[in-house]
Amino acid sequence: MKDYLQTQLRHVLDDLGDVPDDFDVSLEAPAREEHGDLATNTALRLGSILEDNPRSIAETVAEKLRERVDPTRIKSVEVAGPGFINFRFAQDYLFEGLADLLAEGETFGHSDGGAGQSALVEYVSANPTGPLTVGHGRNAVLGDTIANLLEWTGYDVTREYYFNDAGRQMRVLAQSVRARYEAIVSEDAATKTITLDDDTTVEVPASFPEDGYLGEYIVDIAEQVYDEHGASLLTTESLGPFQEAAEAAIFAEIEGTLQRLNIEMDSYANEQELHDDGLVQDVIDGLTEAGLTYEENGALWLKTTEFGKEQDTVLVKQSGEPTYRTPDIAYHKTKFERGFDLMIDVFGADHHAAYPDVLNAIDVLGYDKEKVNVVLYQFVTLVRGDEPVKMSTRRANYVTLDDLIDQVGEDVTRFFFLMRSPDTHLNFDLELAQEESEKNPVFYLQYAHARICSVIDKAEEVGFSYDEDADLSLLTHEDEIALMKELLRFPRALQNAADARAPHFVPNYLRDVATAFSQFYDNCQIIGEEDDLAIARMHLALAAKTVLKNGLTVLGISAPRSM
RNA sequence: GCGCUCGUAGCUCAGUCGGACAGAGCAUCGGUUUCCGGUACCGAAGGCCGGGGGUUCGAAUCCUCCCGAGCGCACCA
Repeated sequence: MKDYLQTQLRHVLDDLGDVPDDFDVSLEAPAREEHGDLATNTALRLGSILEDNPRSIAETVAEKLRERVDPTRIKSVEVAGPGFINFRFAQDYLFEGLADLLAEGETFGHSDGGAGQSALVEYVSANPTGPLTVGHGRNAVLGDTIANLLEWTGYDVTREYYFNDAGRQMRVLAQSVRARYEAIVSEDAATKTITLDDDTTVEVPASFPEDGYLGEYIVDIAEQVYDEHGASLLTTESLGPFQEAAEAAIFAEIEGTLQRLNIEMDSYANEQELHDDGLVQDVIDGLTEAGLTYEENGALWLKTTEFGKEQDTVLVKQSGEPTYRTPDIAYHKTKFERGFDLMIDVFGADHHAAYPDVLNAIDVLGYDKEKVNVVLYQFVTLVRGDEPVKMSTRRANYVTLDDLIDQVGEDVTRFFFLMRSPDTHLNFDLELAQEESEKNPVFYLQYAHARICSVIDKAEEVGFSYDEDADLSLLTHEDEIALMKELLRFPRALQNAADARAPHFVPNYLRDVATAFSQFYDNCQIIGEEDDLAIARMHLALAAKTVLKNGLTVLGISAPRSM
């Protein structure tokens, strides 16, 4: 409908003459009911261009539009206020839309803006050094939902998890496991005391690395290693078996956590392969050929000052080991070489200083960095009552994503992370989430869905059934009209959310749907009305159920038949 | 010091391309049930959109300065 009006409007403006060809014809849904179903500010904006009174331009344009427009689609074209042109839909248009919605069923909401294009969404990407934290949860759920949204708008989507398994972090992890293992093998081994950031101290084996991982899970992994190998690893120098055991155990746990949230990756990419395949070296060579590197103090630097940064950045350390940035660039290069049309990275706010380097390097290496889209989200602050909860992967006292899911459930976890803009800091009060989870908006949506299921079941019990020839034109009550309009906005809502990479549009929209349904439900009976009307209303209820179900599906949240 | 994000009702937050009187949930107060799920619905109250200046017919939205919060500014990831 929007497209249709845009086209008609464009034709009228062409006839008018003097309107620049690149003039952007925009239509929007007005905030207020009395301003119609769609409105355009065209005349207002033409006022200064044509040096004429906006109001009289609007009158002229509206007059011409009335002659052009199909009356079975548009009921009225009116000029209002300082020069807005307001459109009102013909009711037949709504009835046709409703019939289409019902016919489409569980695919209603799909659009084809991304058809024929492939997208790679990279998310989670936590290094396997410990269980996923609440912060990772926001990343995971955002990325997964953006991937869903892109699928619904026609993209062929690949979900990918990238991790660094070649650097210092994993080495420290392996050393931590080894130290615990050694303590298991020889029970009277020496210990030492480590002082943490918050001045508390902890007793660890003497060989434990200074910045080692203190979580209990490290001890568990060490015990597994011991069960498998006995004391035989004590004599080997290699950290390999310890790193492998740790990586496997931790990854298994991470995958389990993701599965609980309905998240399944299509592929995993890791840093080690980039080294093995020589791709990291290729990047270093490429950047050097471009004249953007130099050596100093035994390290290789990237001239990030040429991109407007205050200082240059190290690509390869004195030790000969690349910083994480270098394989990151190589990784992004592989994304381009796999031919994706769109690449989305989901990062926490702490990465915002680093990714421009990657994009600039990609640009220098001859790729179109505009195809990479970074979604940055602000941190999750976890509080328990008034007590802030620390989230350090090192320390043992952080709350894991699994803990959170245990406490509030999968649906609430996903919904909570999705209902707010990625740009805002998320205050997650565990106490509140547990005690008052009944008040969480997700229950409002699920309740509306369950209620519809129940109503439809009841209608079927008394003999009504789905009939594609149902006379939908009987739906003329204001709450029926309002609900239909709300439901038909669904594909557009998904498209907007996908385009803006803004999953939170969807929960907001679904709340409006649930409210519109509840109002309809309150004022329009089904059972007890005359058959034709009852059947028409049953179809409208079914349509509302479809939209709620599809919307919740996009969010990765269940739509229960009963609660 | 520099950069990024944010500042909207008592609280948590929406506000899509700059549009018409600034929106929702929670909390507070009041009302609604002979009827399909009351975990619902309706209403009231609550605002200098952090502050100043600017652009515009029109600014919560864009520009600029200031104030405040979070996060960065590593040969850690």
